[in-house]
Amino acid sequence: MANFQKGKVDIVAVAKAAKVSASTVSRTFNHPDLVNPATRKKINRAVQKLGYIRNRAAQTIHGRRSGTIGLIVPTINHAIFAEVIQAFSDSIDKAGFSLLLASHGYDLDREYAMVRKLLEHRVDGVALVGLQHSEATIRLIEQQGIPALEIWNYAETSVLPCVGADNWQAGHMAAGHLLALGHRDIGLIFPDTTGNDRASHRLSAVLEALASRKITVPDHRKTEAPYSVSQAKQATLDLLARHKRPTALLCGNDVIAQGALFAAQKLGLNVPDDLSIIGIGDFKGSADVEPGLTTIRIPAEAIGTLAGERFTDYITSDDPTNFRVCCELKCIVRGTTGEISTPPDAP
Amino acid sequence: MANFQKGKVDIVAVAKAAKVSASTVSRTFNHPDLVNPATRKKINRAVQKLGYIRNRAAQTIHGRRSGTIGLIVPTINHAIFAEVIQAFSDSIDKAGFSLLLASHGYDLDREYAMVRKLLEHRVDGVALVGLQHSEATIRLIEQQGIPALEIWNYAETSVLPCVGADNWQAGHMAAGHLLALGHRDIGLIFPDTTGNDRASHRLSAVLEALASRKITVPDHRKTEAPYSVSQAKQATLDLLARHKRPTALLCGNDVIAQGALFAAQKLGLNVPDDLSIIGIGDFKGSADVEPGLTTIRIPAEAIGTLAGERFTDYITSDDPTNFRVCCELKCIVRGTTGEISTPPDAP
DNA sequence: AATAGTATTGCAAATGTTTTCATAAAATCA
DNA sequence: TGATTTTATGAAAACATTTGCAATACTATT
Repeated sequence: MANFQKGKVDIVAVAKAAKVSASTVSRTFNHPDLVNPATRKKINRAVQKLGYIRNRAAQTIHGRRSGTIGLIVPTINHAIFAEVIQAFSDSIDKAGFSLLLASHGYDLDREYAMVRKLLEHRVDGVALVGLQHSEATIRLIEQQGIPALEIWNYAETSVLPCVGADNWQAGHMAAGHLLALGHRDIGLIFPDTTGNDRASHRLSAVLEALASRKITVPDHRKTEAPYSVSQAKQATLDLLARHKRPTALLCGNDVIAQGALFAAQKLGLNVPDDLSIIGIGDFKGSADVEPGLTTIRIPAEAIGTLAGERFTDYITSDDPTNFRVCCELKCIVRGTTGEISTPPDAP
Repeated sequence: MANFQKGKVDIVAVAKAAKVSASTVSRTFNHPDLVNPATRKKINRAVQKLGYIRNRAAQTIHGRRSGTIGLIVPTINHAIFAEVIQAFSDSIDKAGFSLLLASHGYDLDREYAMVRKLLEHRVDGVALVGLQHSEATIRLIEQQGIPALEIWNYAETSVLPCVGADNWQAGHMAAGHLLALGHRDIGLIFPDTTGNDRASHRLSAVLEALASRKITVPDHRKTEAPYSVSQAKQATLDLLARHKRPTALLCGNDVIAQGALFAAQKLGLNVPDDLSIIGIGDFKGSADVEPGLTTIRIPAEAIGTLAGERFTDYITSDDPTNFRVCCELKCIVRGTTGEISTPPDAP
């Protein structure tokens, strides 16, 4: 009803309606303690009546914070990241920030472009997924002196603050679980590791763990599959068709592992008796497949939440101090892995 | 290297470095044709050297567009919406816009708060999921005169422009498919429909379709389950345990249907011979379960892409004209539905 | 009652752009 | 060559805020 003045409701319109100066209105928002409660009430009434909404763009240009944080992910459309995004979003929202979201499709040049784009919007900080970025990106961040965060991965040596899990350890744990069950003949299904440090850390850890038991994985036991259930299913069918099948499959993540499971079921194999399968991630749904998927849990929600909290603290702090948070992994044993029937190294 | 001047690189610094006026620099960005190519080159060199990045906040305050679009979804952490968000994000990115994302957890009051928050950032438009919003939200949008869009659902009567699918029709198609296969004893598993017009439209369409064949669904054939595979699985187990089981299950969406499928498998039922299951949505993964899930495909990606395109057009157009786009549904028959063995109305 | 604080408010400058208007230089035309 | 149009640039105002400083009014202290 009271929407005359449509486009023209700024702080001075409010001031006029409340019969005070613009400064006082501004103060009511930013330093309420400095203004008389009675005046404050008058102003709030005027704000209500006119339907005034603060203009953060105008504050931003004043050196004040913009109240936005940028998050750049490889892809949104993935259980893996959707969960982190949600948690991060909720977390920064609590601290009064809004989320500017962008994705780059695993292309580090596009990541650079996205950082630039977000900087144009004067985000108060930018969070990136993973530890691998183009040199230009890092240079840009340093040059602009903008708070930045690496999320999802953890490494002691990270160039920026980071909150995440140690993917090397994840790979190590997965391999360790299979080895402990007696498996020696293990197939590996991983995504392409270029520009994807998560996958590459996991894979090298697995190979290392196996090597330390003097196990080498021949090429016909390795295959590549993207993060897609159906494509992983197909890749698994190919792998299993090729040779005498391994006793276990170690998959780069749970999406691939699910594909592998469906492939095994299609071939009429009994999981885990004929074939053990382990994933990494513990995505939503991994607990629900039949049998439940054994996996290494990466606490996506915890990472997102923690990252949001620590990052907003960092941004709003007067003298920000660097930080690195390593989130705990856990081996979740469900139904897709079992002891090998006749361990090859039995006496 | 050339990063002296850190915080202080604005348009006039560039102007000084290039020995021109600030106006000329501004023009180089916004109306390049109005400035001499030689000067343009000088300016670009200065931009490079100083690492200047345009300040969109400053443009925004000038009445220029902010270059951001707000998207408010019930939840990010869901195959359902992740796909739309991704497509929408990509689509508006192509038109030069950035995405401000917020979620409200199916709480319409929080949705209102989010719209307000985005308006503070002076988004150029705001897109909402669904057709059901609080009155305050609609009033706010109208009062502020901000371009708005309803996404995901379609209805001829929508108060705002919309791009989406007709959920009533989706429910109708799902019921139609089961009826065509001869099913008459059908169990329903739907989420809570309050504040969720998608679910409620689907459900009422199903009931209507059944009623038109003189079929009523008794209460013990209906159950509620949230959008979670594991909880749906549990709910299905309960439903199937209670009475003689129905010949088919119609689920509010694919997540629920997957839970139902796992439950059936756990009970040792043969799907589709003992029990047919149909979902709605056709999410990623629905094709991959064993057997593949029969479902009504809602083209999430197409909706997101189309919505992005139409909305940015709308926003950048001089005289925007309202629009409504209805995306096609399709019944995807896979392995979880089959003809009933002895149709009850057989001669 | 005079003084010293303190609480409250307004004025005006500053923020980083864009755009209108004016001006100067160059190009075109007669 | 002079008049006229076109092209290129700069000066300054405008945008919606915040904030330092100054002014005023009020309160407490002696």
